[in-house]
Amino acid sequence: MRVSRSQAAENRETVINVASRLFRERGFDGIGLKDLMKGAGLTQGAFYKQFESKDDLAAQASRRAMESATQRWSVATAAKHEDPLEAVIAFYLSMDHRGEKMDGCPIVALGSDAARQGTDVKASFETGIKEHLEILGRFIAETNGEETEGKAMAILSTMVGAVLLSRVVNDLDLAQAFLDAATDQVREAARA
Amino acid sequence: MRVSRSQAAENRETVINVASRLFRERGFDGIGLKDLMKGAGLTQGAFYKQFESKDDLAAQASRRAMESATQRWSVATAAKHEDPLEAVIAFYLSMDHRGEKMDGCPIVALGSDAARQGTDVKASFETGIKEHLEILGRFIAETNGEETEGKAMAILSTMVGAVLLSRVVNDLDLAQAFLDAATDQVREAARA
DNA sequence: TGTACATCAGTGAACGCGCGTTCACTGATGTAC
DNA sequence: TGTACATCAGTGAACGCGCGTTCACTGATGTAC
Repeated sequence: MRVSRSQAAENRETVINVASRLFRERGFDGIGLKDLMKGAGLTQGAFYKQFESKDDLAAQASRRAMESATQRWSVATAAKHEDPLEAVIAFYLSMDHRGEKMDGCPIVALGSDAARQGTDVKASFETGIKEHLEILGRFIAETNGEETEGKAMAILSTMVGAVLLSRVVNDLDLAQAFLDAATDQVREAARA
Repeated sequence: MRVSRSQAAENRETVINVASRLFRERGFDGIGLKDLMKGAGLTQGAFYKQFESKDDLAAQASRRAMESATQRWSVATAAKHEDPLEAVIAFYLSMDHRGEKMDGCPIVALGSDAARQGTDVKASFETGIKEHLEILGRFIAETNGEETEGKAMAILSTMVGAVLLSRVVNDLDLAQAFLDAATDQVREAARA
């Protein structure tokens, strides 16, 4: 049956939010539209009233995931830490974040998958990555005062790589060691 | 029809080699057993005479992929460069490697997928990662002389993250910038 | 404000398809004598 | 060395299943008067 325009818009947002989490947890190919829609309290038939295709949803969900990641970084700024970079390090390079596949960084959770997707998904990631770099750049400027562009890219690379590596190994000590080594390197790079 | 023991062993190796490349190109879920076996010149029915399951092959293929990556790093040592770390940087942090999904680093190509796989696949990655760290440690020791363990982890994180980020964006200039920024950071970290 | 009708978000069944896995069969290989 | 037979890698069809996508239908919403 028909549903009010605002309810339909709300449903659409719910589907995108659910997808942004389930894609991160299981990969773009790891979850079907039926379960995705069920997660939003709807049935699969409604899907094509809201989205062009699964690829379309993948692009929307990737954007949403990156937006929520950006917000998390921004929130870290407002937190008690006087040094915002330390606040980002504290959550991003933690074993908690390693375990948070559903709500954690989409670049780590979906990066390898995204590299195989089309232009739209990559565009969603690209926009989010640029925002991450801007935020990081501001943090570094506070610590350092100069040459933030390349530093921000290097630091983001180190953080993303460390969490990815920490998730790919069984050995929890090795996982922790990657996070610790990245923490040291990021601090040093931001200072230099 | 039956085939000689050595021929069967050879076929098995071919399947693992083909899988190590096709999984990297398309993801564990992106290629079916039929196409995988066809790539090795066999039919799907033969699969279960050689492997327990697709997951079993995923673990074998991950090991093979990591082994071939390790070998590539070792070969870089033997090359003309007097500084082996520079040789690794020259191929790993290049736009060529960014485009080489099938033959490139399995951590970048399959890391996000591997994080969702079982213990066996992760064990394959873990072994390969430890070998990478040993090789890197030796290279850093030649440049530096000390404190190689954490540095090797930080440098591997930076390199893996940079190539992953470079593959996830459409903008080739941004992709290049990630590789360049990582190159600078890795050089600096190895020297320090 | 009230009535008549068009719109369309959501339902649930159906579509063809490819998936991972199983199986009866084939016939060359490997073994026993 | 030669013969008889058991083994088993590979074939190709079949299994049930879930996938992405389509569609006829429903009935509340939104619009026109």
